[in-house]
Amino acid sequence: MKPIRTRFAPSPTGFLHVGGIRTALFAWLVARQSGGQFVLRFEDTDKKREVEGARQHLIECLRTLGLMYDEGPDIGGPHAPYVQSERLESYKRWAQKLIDSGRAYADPYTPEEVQAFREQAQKDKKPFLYRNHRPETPPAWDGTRPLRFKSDPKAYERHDEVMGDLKTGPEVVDDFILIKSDGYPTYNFAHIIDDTEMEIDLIIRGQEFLASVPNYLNLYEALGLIPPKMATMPHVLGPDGNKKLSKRDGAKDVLDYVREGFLPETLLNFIASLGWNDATEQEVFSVQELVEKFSLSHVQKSGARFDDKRLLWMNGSHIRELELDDLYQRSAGYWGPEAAGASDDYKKQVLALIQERLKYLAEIPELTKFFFVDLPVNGSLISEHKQLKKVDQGELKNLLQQARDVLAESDFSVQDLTDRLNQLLETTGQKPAVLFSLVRIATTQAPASPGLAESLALLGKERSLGRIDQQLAAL
RNA sequence: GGCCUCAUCGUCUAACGGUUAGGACGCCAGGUUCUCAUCCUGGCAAUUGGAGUUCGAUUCUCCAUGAGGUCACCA
Repeated sequence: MKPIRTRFAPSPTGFLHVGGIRTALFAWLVARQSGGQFVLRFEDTDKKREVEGARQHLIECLRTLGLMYDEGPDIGGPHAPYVQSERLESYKRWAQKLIDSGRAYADPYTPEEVQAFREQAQKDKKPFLYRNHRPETPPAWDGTRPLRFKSDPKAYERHDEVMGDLKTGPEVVDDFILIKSDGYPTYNFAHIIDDTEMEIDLIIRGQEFLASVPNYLNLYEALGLIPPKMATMPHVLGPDGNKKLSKRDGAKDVLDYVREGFLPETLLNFIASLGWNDATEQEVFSVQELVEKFSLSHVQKSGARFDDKRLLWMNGSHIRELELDDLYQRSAGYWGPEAAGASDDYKKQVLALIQERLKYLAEIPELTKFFFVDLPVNGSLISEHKQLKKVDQGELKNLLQQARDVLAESDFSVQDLTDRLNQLLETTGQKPAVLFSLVRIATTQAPASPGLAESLALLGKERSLGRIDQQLAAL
């Protein structure tokens, strides 16, 4: 496989959501898989839309997810700078070539005049084409007016790595703006220059650019350049499935998911599987497997909806596959205040017990609280228990007292606890659903907890017996 | 409105033109000596509609319908 250079070129206008990440992920996967490079570039040519802190956020996002780029604004590279606003000289140079060859001209109209053309076209129910108003003798370009591309409309047949073979007629090619009156280039112009100069082999981007590609092809021709390969990603849709995922519709910052304790590898797996699969029945992929197995040719052409439930399941799945030490390291920062004084060793053992029921790290506190503090007796746990509520209080007290006596003899190893509790089952003739539930509730005061013997062993003898006494007193 | 793209269970998806249309999430029902979870078993659930090509269409063609994108001095 030939090394492929790809890029992710966001504009710093806000946080990165799932759709944006997916574009970045696929570009990263292709680069990694082929032994090529992944380039980060900021497209900041619209100063009005720029959002403070967005650059840092984008970088943090990619780093957190492990989508490390080989060249970029903050780390440099052979084609620096990787920020469009710092590459104006380049755009000017290429623009001049177009002017010299008669393929670019100054736009003589005011914005209002252009707007009037546009509205007229709309009224006539026709698409707006600037070139229908192309001036015969445009003024010399002095930098105060927009510079437009003089297009050479023609039909195109092209191949898209995801969408397949595409055809368009000449009617979609128009004289678009290359350089705005503020001196900054448009995306349409700048990205072509940058991708050329940065030797990008494959452009992966969202569907919103699909309709503009014929314009780009026309410009490549005018510049005498060979266009790179292109892959167009379908949009990730919001939960309603009717529009592309956007911040307004509640699309979350990807870092918010990380903060809630979704693992980076889950996020990558999930986002990749939104529109891609390897044609087998495998659902859960490690990052390494994604790198090995990813293929643009298996990317779905239609948009995909974001399903939180599936994400939750997948995260649990990845969590279960983690080594305990690894999981423990990642759990730092998620423990509740009640765990503050606990030793690493103890917390690690707690974690081992809840690993298989953990869906995301932020739920660690509620799942583990009773391992660290004695909770007050909660009578409803018994009164609403479907087995225990049928047994009268005296009998419960009697049973719990017997359990206490038996446990007092135990060394509190898991094995010994299991043996003694089983024995008690026989001597009392009780069902596990009654006896074990009773002891479990007494010692945890929680609606749910890990296995009884394991929990007791970890809590220890003193604490367990103390809690039983507390429950006995309340009965 | 023009142009472009897309269309399989509720959701994510699989199926050289030949399968009882498969898997996963979720949901439901069971099982794994207690709860929750894990794990296992089973169940419900889909080819947008209509023509055509073919011995045979989820698959190829056309039309319709629906959805999305685009027609910016935004990317």
